[in-house]
Amino acid sequence: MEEKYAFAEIEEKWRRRWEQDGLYHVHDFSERPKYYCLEMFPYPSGHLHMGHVRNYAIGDVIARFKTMRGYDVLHPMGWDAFGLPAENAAIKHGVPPARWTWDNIRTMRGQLKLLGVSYDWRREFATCHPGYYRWTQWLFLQLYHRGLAYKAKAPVNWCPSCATVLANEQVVAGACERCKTAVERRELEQWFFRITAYAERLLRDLNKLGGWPEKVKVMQENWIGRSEGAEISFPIVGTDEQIKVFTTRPDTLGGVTYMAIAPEHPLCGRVAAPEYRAAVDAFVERARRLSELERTAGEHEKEGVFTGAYCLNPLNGEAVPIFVANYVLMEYGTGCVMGVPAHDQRDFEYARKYGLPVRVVIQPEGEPLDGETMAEAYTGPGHLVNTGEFNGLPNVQAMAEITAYLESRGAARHQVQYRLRDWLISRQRYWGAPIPIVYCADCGTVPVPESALPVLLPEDVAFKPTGSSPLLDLPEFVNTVCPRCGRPARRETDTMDTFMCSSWYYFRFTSPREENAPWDRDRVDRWLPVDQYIGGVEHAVLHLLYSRFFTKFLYDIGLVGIEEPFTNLLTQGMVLKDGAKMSKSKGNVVSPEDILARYGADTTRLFVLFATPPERDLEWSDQGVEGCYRFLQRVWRLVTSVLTEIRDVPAVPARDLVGVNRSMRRLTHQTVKKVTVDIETRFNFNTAISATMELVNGMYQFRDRVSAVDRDPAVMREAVEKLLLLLAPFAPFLTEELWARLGHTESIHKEPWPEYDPELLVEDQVEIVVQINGRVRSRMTLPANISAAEMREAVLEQPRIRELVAGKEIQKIIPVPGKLVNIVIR
RNA sequence: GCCGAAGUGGCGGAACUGGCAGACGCACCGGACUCAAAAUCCGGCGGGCUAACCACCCGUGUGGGUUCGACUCCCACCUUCGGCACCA
Repeated sequence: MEEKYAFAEIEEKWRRRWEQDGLYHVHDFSERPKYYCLEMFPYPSGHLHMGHVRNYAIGDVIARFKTMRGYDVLHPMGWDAFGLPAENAAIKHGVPPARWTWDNIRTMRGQLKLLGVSYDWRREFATCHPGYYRWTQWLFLQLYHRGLAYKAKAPVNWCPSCATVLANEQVVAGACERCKTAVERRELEQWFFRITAYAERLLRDLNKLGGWPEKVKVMQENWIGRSEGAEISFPIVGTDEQIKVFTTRPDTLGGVTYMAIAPEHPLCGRVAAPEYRAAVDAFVERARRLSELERTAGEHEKEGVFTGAYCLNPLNGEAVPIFVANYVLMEYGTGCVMGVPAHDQRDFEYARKYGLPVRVVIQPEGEPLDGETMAEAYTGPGHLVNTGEFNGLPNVQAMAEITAYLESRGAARHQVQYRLRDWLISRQRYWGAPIPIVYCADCGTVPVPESALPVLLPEDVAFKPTGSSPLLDLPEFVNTVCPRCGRPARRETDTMDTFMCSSWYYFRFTSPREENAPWDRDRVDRWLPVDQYIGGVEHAVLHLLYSRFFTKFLYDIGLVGIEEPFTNLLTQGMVLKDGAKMSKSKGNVVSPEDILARYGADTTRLFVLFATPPERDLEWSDQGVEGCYRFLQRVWRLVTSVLTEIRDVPAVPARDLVGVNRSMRRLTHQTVKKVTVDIETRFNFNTAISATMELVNGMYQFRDRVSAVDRDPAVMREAVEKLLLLLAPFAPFLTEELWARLGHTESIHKEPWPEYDPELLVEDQVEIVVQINGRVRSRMTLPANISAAEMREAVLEQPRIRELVAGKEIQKIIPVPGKLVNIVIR
């Protein structure tokens, strides 16, 4: 009686065994080359979803493959454990966030173990543990001491639903990235990290990231948004003040016909002439009341009012009317723009609406532009006109010359402007790492000394449904003494953005229990940078940008020796069901628990890897899972059925085999090559798996269609062993079980990756295609090593071809050795 | 609007550097086994034409081009998805 593939018992057995033996423990120092394989660690939301399964299955194949390839592979897992859902659960169900979080971690850890991912669990940590966040706070202090963490009053993004502020990166199309609520603009005093100080390096070093997808680099490039131009000063008539503008087009300065300032600009209040004051105030009031969403979503009708004031164009001395206009953003540049209607589409629209002059200063080749009649702004190249001594210059040259001219008179300077803003890291929430700062009536803002870290987050707290942080009402937390003067002082009650916690976790995995420093330098030097990082593309400008910033900062202060944390990045696609992202609200969620219970880990892993290449979206298919399950059963039946036949033979067939034994060997070795290349060079696990399926199909034929006398058991043994080794990274449990049944006493996961013999790959006969005028007309089998000339001859002798060519003039014959011959006739 | 990616059977997807389009899997159809079913095994499976799985024709989003030969390269366009969105 055939024994069934009992995945549940097999998987449980090996899970225990591996854990007992510490099979996946990796040591920090050895002679072998290192490989750091990291998947983005999850937020412990409660249960693993299919996106996690896919992410971790991909990482595990890479880690296991590299291990078999002879590397020491660091493959750790942990928990991004601070965050809002824990707090919401506390408010809703009365469960303390810490308990909720730790419970979730326990569940999800169990699920990851079920999946059979080869983590070194000794290195696990959670960012909400004081042993970790102590160092998060410590890193905050390092930034603070170097002037890169600062508190400032600024207009910030406020999410009313989450009851906290958000960083720019966390606002998507005017709405909260987490909960999709429209964010509001508020003027608050908040903590920032000066990521803008690294803008240039973050941009420049994108070039070093050859192993990153172009898509992600472009997103970061756009996010940083570098533009080069000039800052130009326009003196305001009748005052000592100046209006500064940033422009990328100093060449169009002569075409300025008005000046526009943002409604939030402090100048609005000062500059307006008395008789215009009321109108200006009313306009400013109205513009400010618009929500961020209304102001930014979609193109808006451009509106503005005249202030009654004028400034002087530093190039030609003309008086230019000053407007307040709703399309000018306070946050970018200086909050003021010079209006050049002829050469900027926005200015053009505004000028037409308010009847302002349109003066052409850049004249393209061909038909001349006319400010009176043009239908849209001209933004292309040309020669200068209406610009005095600069007339006739090509505009690109004029940019530099006009800037230089003004610079010499103190009216301008060359300027590089970024779209990137500083990273707002304060959160008005409880479940995060407290910001280690104390406010003293006498000493002001005082950092907590490093020796006093961690500033512990109190866990015995009461939650209010308002969402306001319970820390505010906790005198024993808030009230403290000033570290500097010892007098009573008040603690900062805001906590840090959780993206801060995840900006350095990949260093911590190298030495997770280190108590005297955030990490052990030797270990960081040994393991970093991460060789392969795997996760969702949604972090393109969040986590991935922040982590790059952190790494550069840490490099600058000498704590790490690398400037970029992630050498290669793989952004995996989403898991879809019925064409849409799985979500509770759509009711199209497939739970990993169910699938694991029904089919086991090996099948689950195999399916998410086989369905599509990693970077593409994956459409869930129950039937596809079924198919993978069938395949593994097929492997099981095949191997168990030949076990007695091959048990006592070595897997080293003779070299001079012929016929079926030779073909079987060829297929085996071809498969080894294909799988190796598919994994190694492009992570195409789907085609790697399909190659093993073909091998299995071939092995079935070898078993069933070749009589036992003609079959060399060593050939079968070799095929079985190589098959199991090739499948080991994908289906670690099944292959381990069958490996043991073959009589091996060491784990298959300690075996080296199989080799192939190039000599065995060569076919002696190949089928070639015969084309006439590029269309397939015939096929024939020829010796593989035949020369081009011989091929020509052989083809022309073929009766069918002779027939087709008869009476035609042969113009040309193109032989492609080993593939085809194309005959061109007329 | 700008930037980026992708369009291949009924479906997921293959096709290395320009050389047999549709590997592998799913679904479906037929057969074997079975009292029957499931499972398993074997075979078929882009469309048209046809008595014919002889041959021929069409076929990788659309239209053009380069080439002996194009899913692959070039030009133009269409569609879908993702990112940014008054950034001066």
